[in-house]
Amino acid sequence: MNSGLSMNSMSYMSAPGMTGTGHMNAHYVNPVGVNHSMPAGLSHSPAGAMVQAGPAGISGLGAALQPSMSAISPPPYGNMPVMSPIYGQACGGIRSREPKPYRRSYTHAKPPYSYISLITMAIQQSGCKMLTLNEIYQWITDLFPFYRQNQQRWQNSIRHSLSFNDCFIKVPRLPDKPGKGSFWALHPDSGNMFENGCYLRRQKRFKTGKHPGTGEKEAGKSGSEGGSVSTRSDSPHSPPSSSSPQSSEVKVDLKPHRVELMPSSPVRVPSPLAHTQHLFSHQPHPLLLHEAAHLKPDHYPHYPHHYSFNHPFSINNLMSEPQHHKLDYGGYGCPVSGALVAKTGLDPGAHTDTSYYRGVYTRPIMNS
DNA sequence: ACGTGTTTATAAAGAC
DNA sequence: GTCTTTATAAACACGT
Repeated sequence: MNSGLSMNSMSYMSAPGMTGTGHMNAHYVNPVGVNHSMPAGLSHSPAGAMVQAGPAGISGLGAALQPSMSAISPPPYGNMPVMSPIYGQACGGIRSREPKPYRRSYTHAKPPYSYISLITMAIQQSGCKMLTLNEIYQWITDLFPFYRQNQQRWQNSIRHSLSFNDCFIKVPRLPDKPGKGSFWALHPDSGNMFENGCYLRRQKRFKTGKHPGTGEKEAGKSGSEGGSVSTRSDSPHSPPSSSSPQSSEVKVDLKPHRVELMPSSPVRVPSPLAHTQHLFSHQPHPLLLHEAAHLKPDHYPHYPHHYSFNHPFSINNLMSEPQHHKLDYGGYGCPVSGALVAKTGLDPGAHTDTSYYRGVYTRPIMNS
C-alpha cells in the first residue's frame, strides 16, 4: 500500500498553476462566492475575539493543532494550507473574507483525497476539532476548487461519510445554541487512520467496537475495543448487527459514532473514550475552552482531539503549517490561509492562496 | 422548503 | 479472485 507515498510525486506539485515561488502566494479567492455567512453556531460564539486575534489566531491555531502537527515533518504534498480560524465557528471563529476575484482559470482536477480524509483534515484544522457540516463544506470548497462544482453530489457523499464512518462522531448543539446541524468531530481513537500517508484510502476503516451479540453497534466502542480498527464486521454489505435501542439509562448515545451530549445531565463516559481522557488533561482542546462552555466538558472529558501521529505523511503533517519545514515540493508554502489573512488583515504578502489546488495534477498511483 | 442526518444499494478501485 | 474501502445515488425522516 503506501500508495500515499507515491503521491509525493504527484505532478500537481509542479503544476503550471503553481506560482514560481512555490508559495501560496496567489490570492485566494472564492470563485463561487462561497457564502461566508456565519453559521449559526458562530454567532453566539464569544470568540470573535479569538479569531480576531489575528496573529494570535495563527499561532493559536498552531497551538491548537496537535503537538505533532507543529512538529513537523514535511508535508508530502506541499504544505496544506492550515485552516483559518474562521472555520470552526464552534470556537468562535469568524468568517469574513472579502471575496476576491478568482483569477485562476486552470482546470480543477479532483484532489487526491478521499472524502474521509478531507473531512478529517477539515476537522483537525479547526480550532475546536469539530465543525458543522456546513463548515466542512466550506472548508473543502475553499481549499479545493474542484469541489465548487457538482456540490450536490459530493456533499451528499460527505454526509454519507460522516454518518457511515465510525471515525466521525456527532456532537449535538446545545439548546441555547441553536442552529442547523450538529458538530462533527473525530473519534478519539481514529487518529491514525491515515498514518500510512494514504489519503485516498485508509489501510483499514476505523470501526468502533460493535457488539454483534447485542446488536449494539457501539456500546462497544467500549473500552478495550474502543477505537479498535477492525476489518469491517459491519460493512455496508453485511447486515448491521442491528440497530440497537439505546439504553435508556445513558445520556450518551452509545451508538457507534454518535455521542450525545446532554448538557444538563451527567453522561456516562463510554469506556473506550474514557481511556483517552488523559490526553485532554495535558492539552485542553479549544473546544473545551470555548464551545465547551456549552458542551459541558465535564460531561465529556474525553472529547476527541488527540491526534498525535507524527508520521511524515500523517494527515497532521500534511496540514502542518511550517513554512520552515517546507520541502521543495515546489508548492504550497505557508499554509496560513488567505482567508485568515483576509480576516485578520495579516496579509503577509497579499498573495496567499488557500486553495491547495492551483494547478492540474495527475493522480498519483492510483490511476483512476 | 431546505438543510441535515441516516440508511440502503451499487459500482469501482485498491489491497491482500 | 475475494474482500475492503470509497464514491455515488437516492429515499426517507427530522429539525429549523
